[in-house]
Amino acid sequence: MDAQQPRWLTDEEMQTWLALARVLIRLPAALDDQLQRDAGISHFEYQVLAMLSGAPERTLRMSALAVFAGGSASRLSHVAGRLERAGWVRRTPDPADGRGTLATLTDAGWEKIAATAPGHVETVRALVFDPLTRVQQRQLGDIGRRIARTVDPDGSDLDSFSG
Amino acid sequence: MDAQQPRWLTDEEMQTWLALARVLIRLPAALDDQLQRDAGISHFEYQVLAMLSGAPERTLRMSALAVFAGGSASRLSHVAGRLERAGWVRRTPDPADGRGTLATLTDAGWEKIAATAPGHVETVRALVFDPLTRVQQRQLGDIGRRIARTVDPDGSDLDSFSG
DNA sequence: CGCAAATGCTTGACGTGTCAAGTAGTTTGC
DNA sequence: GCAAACTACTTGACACGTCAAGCATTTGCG
Repeated sequence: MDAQQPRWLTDEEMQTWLALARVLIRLPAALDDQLQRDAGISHFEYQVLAMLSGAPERTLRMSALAVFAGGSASRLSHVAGRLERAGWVRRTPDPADGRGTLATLTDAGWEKIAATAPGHVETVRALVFDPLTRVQQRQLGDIGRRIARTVDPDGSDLDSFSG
Repeated sequence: MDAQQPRWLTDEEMQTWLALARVLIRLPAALDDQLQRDAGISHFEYQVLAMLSGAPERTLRMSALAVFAGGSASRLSHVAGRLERAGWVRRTPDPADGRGTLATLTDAGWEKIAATAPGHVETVRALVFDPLTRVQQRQLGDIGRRIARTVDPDGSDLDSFSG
């Protein structure tokens, strides 16, 4: 916090960091824009629907869903309210534990995610994989895993598919 | 948008994308947390102060500052209001063009950024560079530039240093 | 010149996330 | 078998970003 530490960034590191920072800002924004434009939902809402679509009975407890979708319980609660109003999700008390709430994907919700996923995956491919050589794609996998492990050590692999 | 397109993701691509998605969510959050904890400012506010600190006369027009800091004019206007209230920035009409506004870093603002930057750079180093080999750091630079160029084609290199 | 269009910035309403509290149900320990 | 502690979720106030006006100034052009 004070004075010059012995580890500033070299020119090359700075160039790398600037490029990465741009990706960190623009890529999520671009993905959100695509979803908003084509489906009228946020990336987090997409994740919620996607996680439910891949779960047994298309149903998950709110607490589990929050972890898989990568958000807080509060955030999920707000979003679930909207998704329920839209008719894509239904919430019912967990019969096995009265405290819990089960979120279930409705048929309309399933159609929504089925209609939305291909376009979203296509966007991911176009923005992330297409600009890279096959070798770089593999390098990015290793690099991403290393940074992810550092930044979020106990981040259970967030699960299954999604896009 | 409809039906199965011919380009889904392979298993390896999916693993790569999951790792990258985790980085995309967690790394900005971690950097924001560090700044909030150690300096009580957001990453965007940091960028604003950093850009001003590197500008001639520690002064930039609001419109230019918005581009360099990577935000909209409106967002910058709100933030500049807060930074001005904190005593770190001063706004004055541009004498050369009555429409314009010049933002200047005050002495207090300079001290703020000088005290904050080393810790922030250290965090970037710890989270991004330390987990990678030297070779991977160079690979990441190339990969980042390619994706950045794709996702934000006319993104003038956002400028100078920052952390 | 003079007025319409363009530019630069600010403002306010709105949506969404966070944080802190609140409610309901369940487990623990005596 | 009951009270205290804990767990699961919801709610409401607040902060911040966006979007659509709005205002002031400048530029373009007949």
